[in-house]
Amino acid sequence: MKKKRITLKDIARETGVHVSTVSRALDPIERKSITDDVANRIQAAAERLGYRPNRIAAGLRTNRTMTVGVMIPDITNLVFPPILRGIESVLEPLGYAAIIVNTDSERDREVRLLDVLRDRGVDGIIHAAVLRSDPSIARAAQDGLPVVTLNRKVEQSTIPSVVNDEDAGICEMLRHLKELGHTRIAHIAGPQELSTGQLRLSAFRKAADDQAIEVDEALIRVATRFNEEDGARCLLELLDGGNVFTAVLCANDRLALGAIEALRDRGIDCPGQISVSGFNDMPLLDLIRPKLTTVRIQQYEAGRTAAKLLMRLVNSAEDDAIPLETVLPVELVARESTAPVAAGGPSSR
Amino acid sequence: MKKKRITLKDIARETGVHVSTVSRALDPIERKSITDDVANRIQAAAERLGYRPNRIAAGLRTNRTMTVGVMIPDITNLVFPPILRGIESVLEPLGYAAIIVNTDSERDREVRLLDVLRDRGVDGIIHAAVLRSDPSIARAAQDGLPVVTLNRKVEQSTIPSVVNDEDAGICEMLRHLKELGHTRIAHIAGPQELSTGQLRLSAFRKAADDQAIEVDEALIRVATRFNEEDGARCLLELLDGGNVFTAVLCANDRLALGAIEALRDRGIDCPGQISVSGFNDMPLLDLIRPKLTTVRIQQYEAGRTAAKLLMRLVNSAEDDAIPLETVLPVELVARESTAPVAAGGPSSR
DNA sequence: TTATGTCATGCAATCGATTGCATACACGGA
DNA sequence: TCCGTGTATGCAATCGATTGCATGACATAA
Repeated sequence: MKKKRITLKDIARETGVHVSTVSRALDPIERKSITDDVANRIQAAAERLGYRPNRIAAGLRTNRTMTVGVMIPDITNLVFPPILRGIESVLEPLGYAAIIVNTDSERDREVRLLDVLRDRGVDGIIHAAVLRSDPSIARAAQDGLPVVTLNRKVEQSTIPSVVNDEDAGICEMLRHLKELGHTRIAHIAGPQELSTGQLRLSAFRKAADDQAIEVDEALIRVATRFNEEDGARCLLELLDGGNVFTAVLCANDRLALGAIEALRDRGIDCPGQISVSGFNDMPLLDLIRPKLTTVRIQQYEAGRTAAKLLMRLVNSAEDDAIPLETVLPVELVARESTAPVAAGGPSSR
Repeated sequence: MKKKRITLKDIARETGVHVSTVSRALDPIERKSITDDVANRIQAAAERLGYRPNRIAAGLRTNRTMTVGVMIPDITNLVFPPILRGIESVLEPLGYAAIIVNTDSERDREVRLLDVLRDRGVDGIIHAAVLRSDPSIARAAQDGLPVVTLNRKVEQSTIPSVVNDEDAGICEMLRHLKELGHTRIAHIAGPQELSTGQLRLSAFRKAADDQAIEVDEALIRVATRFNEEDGARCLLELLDGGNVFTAVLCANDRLALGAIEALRDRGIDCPGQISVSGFNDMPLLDLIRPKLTTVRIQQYEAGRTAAKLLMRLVNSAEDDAIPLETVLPVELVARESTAPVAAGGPSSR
């Protein structure tokens, strides 16, 4: 039942030429070194027989698989699907396919999955997992495997990276809150072992400093995970700590959504009494009330950019200067969850 | 700079044996045919040199790539990431990796991407794209490529499929609404060129019939896409058509969310005046008010089941009887968007 | 001691495409 | 007619691992 695969040899037999001639006739670049007549006959035979090149065999010889690896923490995290579509939008037209693996941000999984990719001979890797410092990926890059990182830099390496301008996003959000009259601004930070968590917290500190906003350490809570539960927990801790604040800048949307839920449970109005802001502008956000003020990150574009960079690395001439860092702009999206500070000004609760 | 890859030949030279001996020593099954002493020396050398098998070369010889293809319509659709994690949870421990492609439900893309997968010599395909009837995937299966479909069956084929019990879900939801006193129940159906859209509409008709609920064709609107805009549009058409109804059973959650938004815009209370139900139980649903009553589908489990089936196909003994259809149970999740019909009973608007 | 059997290991073909080099043929000029 | 040049095509090695078969060593039994 199993239909036999058509190979170059079959076409060679059919057209009475040598396999190498067939190989050349079917290669758009080499084709010109073959008589048109012969090349056409070969082409016709290939189509008639339904020839499909065996990339495995070609890959063994050429050391190119036309496949790249993509490492992300978790595909169920809403930010990643658009990134993947962005990557695919670049790779697919060029004939590349992607093997996607989820690291769950675990070091040993990451190491193991990196081997999974290397064993399959991927031509390059886009690494969007957010563990800080990572010797294995750096080693892979040193071994000559093209690597691009997304949303995080590997310290002291020459691995090109694509990052969103998170600093600017935090800064703009802080300015937005300040302009609404807020002065007592809390921050629910993300996990500090993730680079986004760490980055946004330090950006918050720096932006506050720049804008002469006092940073009360009591108003900073660090979440252990980027989810609603932890956002709610942190907000309740802020409230129960007897702190005075009129706005909460959260390190991502899910923390913000959890915070808003916690406020609702306590009967505190958002944005009437307390403003809340998020980060990422994840999908479906405009279905949730109040609509969340957040910072939009160009996920799709980031994926595209990373993929284009990788393609340049993979096919690079020696003299092609690859930018080491590409920063993509972000955009503040003011919706309903932030509002001018209430008339009476901040009061203790 | 580029470090040379370690091959069997390197280990053979190092240990003074033939490559075939090395190959056998490193194969857990063949290992027993080798003297322990030699096998250990080889093992040690392999580890010392950091040997990693070249799956490309092995694949050429054995025609196994330890890679499978996964075809889905669109990874940014929330139902698919959990399915992929389910698939991965089965494949990864067995040493398989997945190449994921998005078809966007377009026939020519689907055909092209199928070739992308076949060219890379995938050992099998999990097909979760929902176009009805599809000659190319059937042909692939006939050529001997193991294929499993998810959430849709290819007509008149022997391709094993995994489906969720959508009929039962629709039926239960209808019973739920009936028990709340609703008799005039509208249906916002999904696109009829997608199998889920079609399936759920016919399930609705059948369930209504079984439960002696009158089906008013004027109360059935067919959306052209599974999104909020179309849900809203369909609901407004229902309202503006001067129809009388107290509940809307929607073919998926996004249509339902759009419908609820449209109701809100019109100042109609949900569930006070009109109940709305969804389908799928997508993530983040409990953040949206009113919390949507819906049917929970086991996405992760469906992915696992499909992957397990595929693994059986790939490694099947001839006499292994593969179930042609696996139906997974669904679960009604009653939340806040459905309520008893208002006291006065249905009234025209 | 020889025959027989067993088991470990080596040999070489194979998978399918690519590619540097060799060869053969055509054509033009002297 | 002969040589030179160019170009179309063939030849064969190669990529790295797998595997059927051959071989050789050693042991046991006759």
